[in-house]
This record gives sequence, C-alpha cells and structure tokens, in this order.
Amino acid sequence: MRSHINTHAPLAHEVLAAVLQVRSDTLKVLLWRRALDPHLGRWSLPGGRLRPDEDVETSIRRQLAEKVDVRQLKHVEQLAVFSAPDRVPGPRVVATAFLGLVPSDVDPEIPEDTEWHDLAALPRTAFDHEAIVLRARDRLRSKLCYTNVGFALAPSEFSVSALRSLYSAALGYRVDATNLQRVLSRRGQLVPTGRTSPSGRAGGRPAALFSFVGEGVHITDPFAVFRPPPKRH
Amino acid sequence: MRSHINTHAPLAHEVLAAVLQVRSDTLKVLLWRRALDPHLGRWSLPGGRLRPDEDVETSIRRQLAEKVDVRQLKHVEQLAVFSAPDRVPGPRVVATAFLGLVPSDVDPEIPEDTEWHDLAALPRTAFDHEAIVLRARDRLRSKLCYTNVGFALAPSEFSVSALRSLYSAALGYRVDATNLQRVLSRRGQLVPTGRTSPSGRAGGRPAALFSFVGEGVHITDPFAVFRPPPKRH
DNA sequence: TCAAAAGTGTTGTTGATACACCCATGA
DNA sequence: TCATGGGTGTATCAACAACACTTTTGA
Repeated sequence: MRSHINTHAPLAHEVLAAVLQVRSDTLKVLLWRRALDPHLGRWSLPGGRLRPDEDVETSIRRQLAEKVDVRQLKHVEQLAVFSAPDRVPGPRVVATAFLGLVPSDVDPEIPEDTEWHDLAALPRTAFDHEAIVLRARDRLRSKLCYTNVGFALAPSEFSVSALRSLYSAALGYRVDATNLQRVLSRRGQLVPTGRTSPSGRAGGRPAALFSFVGEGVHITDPFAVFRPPPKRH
Repeated sequence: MRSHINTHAPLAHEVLAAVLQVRSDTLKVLLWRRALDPHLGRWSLPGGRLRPDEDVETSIRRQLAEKVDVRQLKHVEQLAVFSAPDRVPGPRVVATAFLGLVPSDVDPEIPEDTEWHDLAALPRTAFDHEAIVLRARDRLRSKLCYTNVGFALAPSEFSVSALRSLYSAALGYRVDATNLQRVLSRRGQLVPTGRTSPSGRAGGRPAALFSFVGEGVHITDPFAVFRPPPKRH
C-alpha cells in the first residue's frame, strides 16, 4: 500500500500566512503584490514551498523571517488546509494556512513589494487568499474572547485604554475598558507593572501600565457551558 | 518562483480520520490493524492517499465510505496538518487529519481488520496516530460545549436521559439531564417530537422524545465574553 | 401502593455589562 | 480650577448548577 504512494502525479505543498497587526486602530494584513503571472499584480499572502526537512510551522516561520523579524511574530497557529484541485492554475499545490500576529508597537521593515492592508477593505487578492484572510480574522476574533492571544497584539507594556482600542479594532466593535480590565484581571492574565504613562497633551490622569502574565496562548475561559464539576474543597 | 515548485523531492499527501462514536456509554474510535510493515500489527486510523482530482474533505469521505456508510457519518471536520518530516518512515508523507462523528444508534458494517477502541484505553498505535486521536477527542469536547455538534452523536430521536449519557461519555464527566435540556432548549437546539418512549422493564415514567432542530454544525454560544453590544430594541 | 424514571420549580452563584462617580494631571 | 482622560464602586442581568419536589408509569 504505502509502497506505491509516490507513483501518482506529483503534488506540491505550500505554506501561507495571514499576518495580522493592529495599525492605527485598524486590523491589517500583510500582503505582497505578485510580480509574475498568474494573477500578476494581485495581492497575495507571504509563504512558499515546504522543504523536505521542515514541518509546516518551521517552514512558515522561516519564510516569514524574510518579511518580518521572527522576534516580532508573537504567535503563529495553523488555520486549515486549502486543497481544492484548481485552487491555483498549473500543477497542483495544496496549502496549509496560518494565522500570525504582530504586536502593535513594532513597525517591521518590510520589502518593497509588500504592504499592510485594511482587512475591512481588501484589494483584489490572488487565488483563494481572501478566504484565508477571512478565516484568520474569524479565528482571531473568537480566540480573543476565550484565550489570552491578546498578548500577541499588544506591546509588552500598555495602558488599559490602549489595550481597549486594540481589542476594539480586532473585534470590530467597541469594547468597554472597565470591563476589559476586570475580565482579564479576574482570569489572572493582567499584571500591573507599577509604572505609569505620562498623560497626553490634553492632560488627564496618567494611566497605570500593565502587561500580560505570560507568552504562549492558552485557554482562559475553558468551558462556556457543561463545566465539569468543580473540585470539592 | 512557482515554475520550479515541482523540481524538489516528491511529497505525498494523505488524509486520516479519527471517527468517533459513543458505544455502550463509552467514547470509541475506529481503528484498523496494520497488515504490513512498518508498524505491522499496530492500530492505525483509516484514510489514505489524496487523489489529484479531489480536495481533502472529498478524499476522506471517499476513503471512509469503504469502512462506514457515508450516510452514517453525520459530521466531518478538519483537525490539523501533521507534517513532521519523519512522521512516517520512508518517503515523506504529510497528513491532513479529520474528526468524524457517527450517531450512537447505528452499528456500521466494518471490515474484518477494523475495530472500535475505547478512547480511554488506546492500544499501541502506528506513527503519530495517537496524537491525532487525542486531538479529535479534545476538539469534540470543546465543540460539544459551544456548538450543536451533539446532533452528530445522537440518533434522530432521543430522550433527554439518553442524550445525557451521550454527552457524559463524550465529555468524560457526569452531565445533569435537567440542565442539559434547559441549556439546549434555551439555545433553540432541541424540539420535542411529541412522541414518548415506552418506559423500561423497571417501570418509570415514559420519556418524551426530542430531536435537534437541524443538521450542520454551527456555533450556538458565540461569545463567551466581549459580547458585541446587543441590538437596541 | 411502591419503586423507578422523567420532568418541574426554586434558589444560589458566577461572571459579565452598564454607568455613575471619584481621582490625577496639564494648562 | 477646569477640562480631560483614568480608575473604582455598584446595580443589574443572564446563564447555569444544584437539588428538592412532583408526575407518570409498571408491577
């Protein structure tokens, strides 16, 4: 069985990432403009071919390193496989799509042919890349609600109101700063650093600064319902 | 770029599914015993090679059709790509893993070399298949809480207490029948069929029968927190 | 009339929203 | 001292867990 697994038509595997960042209060995705046919001039996701010696996550991290400093990429996760036989013209290519997140306080050096695009107004994209971007957005939105992924969008130190605007931009609706702080604090995700930020030009009380307790995504609101019975004292 | 994408080492793509079913109050997975080396005699997931003309979901459905009647497979969803270069010996094979669900009232004809195995006591599995099974279990458990996937584990008509034992088996802890009914009803997932089941040998009040409102998984508890503001009246 | 199983009512808790009010700073 | 933004306190609400109680059946 396994022995004739390679006797069929060749099949290539590529990895693609929708790298998201909140820039000027808007959720953006990093796209590059294709310089070759097919789909010359359209915008597409960074990525490329899977090499023989790497798994898909290693591969996407390597390929993104050319666009974004790896240190700045705070989170990477698999989204799904896109495998329609005709998803790209020519020989078949199956793609594993990723979500990548960059905190809002960095402005990576990016190549000439790449740009940050507003997710709410995507340009004409190549192949099935628009579907991938939308999938990334939806994944981010749900995970913001029940995990600590927020840390990957935020600077290492931030005021609650700065965090509020990040969440608002990513989720697409106004989030209340008061309750955001309470929710994250109750879940033990937010720690005060003790420092404060100078108040802005218009005055106002200086904001206390916070940071997330740890890196690495984990679930903070594990069971919406059907909770397992709590441990008896 | 794209033009030399096929000049590298060949790469095969396989699809694998962890097909789960609750059988005699236990969550089980369908495994087949390998008849060939490598890993001869170990238990592995059904699946096989991706053909040139099909996408991964079409492929896994086709390959499962040999084991389980497709009509009986109420739900199929992608889990993740498993791509470690050495995940199988020999030429490289990347796998797309799936979760499949079969309702508890069917007992599919399965081939000689396949068996249902208790998830709590997995036998020695081939390759990375154990990790895939565990991933499937975890996905099912979380989705039971915030979606209507339950329909894919349940018969088309059932009593609340039957549903309770399905949920208990899948989740791994006791679920209260009273509250299960209330939660699902509040979310508009459960409709009474009007019929009742005859009471058992030991007597007792006959149970009212229910069914899920629809097929197709969708999220029923969309936002654990950070809910978008409700529409004003 | 009793045991068994199903179904209902009630109470309490938790986690979240909304909003009024208080605090600290720059001009 | 006032405008501006940050922070706290509190009322309220919704969803769920727990459990006692009632109903309906078979023997």
